[in-house]
Amino acid sequence: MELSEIVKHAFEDAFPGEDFSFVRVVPATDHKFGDYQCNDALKLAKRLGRNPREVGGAVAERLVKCAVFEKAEVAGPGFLNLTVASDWLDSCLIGLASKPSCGIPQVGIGKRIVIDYSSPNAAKQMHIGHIRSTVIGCAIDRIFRSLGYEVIADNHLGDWGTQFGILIKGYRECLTDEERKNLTVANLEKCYVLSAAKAKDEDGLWKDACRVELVKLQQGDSENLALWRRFIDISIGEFERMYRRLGVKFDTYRGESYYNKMMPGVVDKLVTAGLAVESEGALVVNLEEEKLGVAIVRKSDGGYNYTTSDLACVASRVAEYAPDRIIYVTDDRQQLHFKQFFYIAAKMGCTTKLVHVPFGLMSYQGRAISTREGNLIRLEDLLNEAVRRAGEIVKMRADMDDALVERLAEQIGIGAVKYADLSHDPATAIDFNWDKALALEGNSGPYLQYAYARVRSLLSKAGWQQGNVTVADGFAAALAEPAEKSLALQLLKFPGTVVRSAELYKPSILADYLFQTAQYYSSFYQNLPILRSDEPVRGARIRLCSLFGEVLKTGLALLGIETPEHI
RNA sequence: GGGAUCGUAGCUCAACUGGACAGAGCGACGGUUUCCUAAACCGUAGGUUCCGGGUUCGAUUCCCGGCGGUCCCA
Repeated sequence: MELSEIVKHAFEDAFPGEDFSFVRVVPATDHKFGDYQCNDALKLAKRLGRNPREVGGAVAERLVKCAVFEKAEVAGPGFLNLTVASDWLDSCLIGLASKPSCGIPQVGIGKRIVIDYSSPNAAKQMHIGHIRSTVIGCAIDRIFRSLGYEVIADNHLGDWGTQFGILIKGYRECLTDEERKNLTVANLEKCYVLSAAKAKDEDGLWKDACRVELVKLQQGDSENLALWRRFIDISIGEFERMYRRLGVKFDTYRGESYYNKMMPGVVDKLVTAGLAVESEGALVVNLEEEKLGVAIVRKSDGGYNYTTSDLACVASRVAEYAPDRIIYVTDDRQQLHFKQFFYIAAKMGCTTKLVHVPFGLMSYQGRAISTREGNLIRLEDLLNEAVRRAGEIVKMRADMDDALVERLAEQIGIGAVKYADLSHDPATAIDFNWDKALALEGNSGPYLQYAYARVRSLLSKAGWQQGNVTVADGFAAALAEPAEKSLALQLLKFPGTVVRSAELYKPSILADYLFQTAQYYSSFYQNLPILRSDEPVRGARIRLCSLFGEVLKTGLALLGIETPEHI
């Protein structure tokens, strides 16, 4: 039985007739207080108008009689400090070790989630500003899958709009034959910049020509459509190269263009429902009463806005997948937009839970990242530099053949970049900094990978292989020292941490937990003998190491960070 | 002008949704390798949690009012 349940029963026994759904047991904030604590006697005392220490005392009295607790006492104003019996702890650890995926509860079985993330603009190279949506989205994706949810990862590419008129015109007139033949995203970007610059010319001829190309494309002109298709394919090809390096995989690439033909229908429905009204030639949904301003659904020139396209997108996803939830991972500038469109979607009868996970925009040198600011760092350059730096250190440490060095450097460098982002709460804005993004020491990806490699090395020296020693032999002999007991208690928190991380859409909670866990392990490893200790302590400590390794590997996999067996 | 969001050690960030003495990393200072991988470990220094009120046994957390940064809308 869960600890919270046991304590809840004690409350019920001591104070019959009250509601105790609020009672919960949490890990002790400090090990000197015991293993776990419960602060809810204070809440109950307030409700009953009684002395909190007396209330706590009545509960503690019942808890000490229970075999689970070695100690249960009231401290301070009325905290319940709980120390669990080592038998009980041992059985929890055995339970954790014998469950698949380190005991992550399968709460999502039978539920489906669509998650929309990364979503770069086609015909542009990915840059460091794309890391956050991609990496945070990927982690949330993996976390929900681990909980048993069926997840559809969709990349909502920016693949439609005025830029394609500029691109098509530029493609025809700003590129050499050679460039047209070996078309790359870099070339597309270049031709866009040249063409856009010409469109700003005063006579406006170029600009008009771009518009003509755009209209032809929108009307389905086969030549322009084929060009557009080619631009998109080349873009996706290049994005996928990045995604492969980052360990990101999408189930679908449905860009804005996919929903294009559904827009008029959406607008019709909004008008029929009486939500959208004419205003200065445009069609708008007035949300002033909800303090959400005004959402334009069709501009005065007849073009559609994101609100319309996102409404079409929701309708399409609901019809196709009937998901329980749709999660959008975008930067926090779009918060108003999401509030508007969620509100309208609900008004239109959408009952699917829509969630926006906003993250702080990444800046560089204190300014927003953009071509105009001239502070754009290509994602590929960042990854290459990360791998280069990791490679230098790998080479210094050991004699390995080049292929192995290269592979390790890739795993470590990319791990560093991903962890640097994931270890922050998504809500915080990040100002990009080479040294921080590529940190290899302290609270960093490589610290965790290193801890994993060390535990694997130790286990292999111990002759440990999966399944050759039964976990039923237990951990009881490895709970006496504070350093090992702390690690054991920390490992038991893993399933709950994954759940909380998912509930709050914050991979940072998991990242933080894994770092703390690795710190407990490093301290344990450094200060207590493992292989050199005597049985039965030796076996129990080895089992504890193995459990740590499994938790770390599982957790890092949820963050999309690889765990090399040897560094 | 309206709204969102953030403000915590020199720097970068945590703090399990209101709990005990606010914790980590980096940086600084000092210590630990004939010993299971030193990308590590151990220790020291560093705080009026932006300011002022309020709610309560208890506030970094919740409420109100300022100040400052960033962003969105008009």
